[in-house]
Amino acid sequence: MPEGHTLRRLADELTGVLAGRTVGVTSPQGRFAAEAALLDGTVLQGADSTGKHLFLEFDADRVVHVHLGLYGTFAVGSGPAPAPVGQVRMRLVADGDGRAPAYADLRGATRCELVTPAHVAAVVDKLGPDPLRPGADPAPAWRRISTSSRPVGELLMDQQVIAGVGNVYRAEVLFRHRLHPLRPGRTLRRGQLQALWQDLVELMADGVRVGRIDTVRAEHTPEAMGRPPRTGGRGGEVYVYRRHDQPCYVCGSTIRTAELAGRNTYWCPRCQPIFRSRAKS
DNA sequence: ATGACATGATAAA
DNA sequence: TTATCCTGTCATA
Repeated sequence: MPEGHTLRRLADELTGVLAGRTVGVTSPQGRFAAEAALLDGTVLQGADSTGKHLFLEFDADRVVHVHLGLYGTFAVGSGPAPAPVGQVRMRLVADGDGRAPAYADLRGATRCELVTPAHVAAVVDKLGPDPLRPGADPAPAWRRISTSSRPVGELLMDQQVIAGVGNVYRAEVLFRHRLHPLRPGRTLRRGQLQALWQDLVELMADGVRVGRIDTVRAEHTPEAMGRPPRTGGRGGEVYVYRRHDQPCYVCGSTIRTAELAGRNTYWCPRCQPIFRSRAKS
């Protein structure tokens, strides 16, 4: 479930529970064993994230660069660590230092490697602005989008354009701004881009707080509309993401889906017309 | 039980 | 463009 908000949340959680503590580092699965041995017994200074990248900062300029990919998980728990479940690539344990025992298990990550601060800088440098970073400057994103013929739905998935946006935020933010995913980037007006960015800043910050992606406005919540919640489980309230063949909450049209940038995207054909309205004066 | 699919990205073809 | 990583959830049986 990893878009940018998930990593930001994880970084905060890991910092809160493990920062400043001597941690035991192991790799029950074995694929991170050599690196784990090097880090074992050293102090975790803190964790940080940019886009979908997570960085665990240890003493002596050692950083673990983690990317969860599509189905990686990093489970943080309190109390003594349980017997490993599944393929635990990296396990962090803090115990016996007077504070509450805590552990964290990394599973299924697409990337987990020991790197240098210089490497971190290089990774971050390649990313576009992250709406979750305070003070992030959207200007580079605007430059790239406004000069590109690529579809805006594709540009939003490009981490070099904007970092941290994934398939849910892409579909949802385009719906909220009535933009068809196939609209070429260069057809957007500057004001539209500014509004899109500002919306991402608020939407994703909300995602960090709540721990899930909710994008429907007050008037379209299940309570407001008298409809059942989407899952009942976890999976926030959304307008179009994975709602193909179902009626749009705003206009009732049937939500459509198509592949874009290697992933399925979703949109409402009436709320998000492909052609710019040409109406008026 | 079993299988499809997924909030991602990269390497190979 | 396709395969892969190899977890977790949900639908179907």
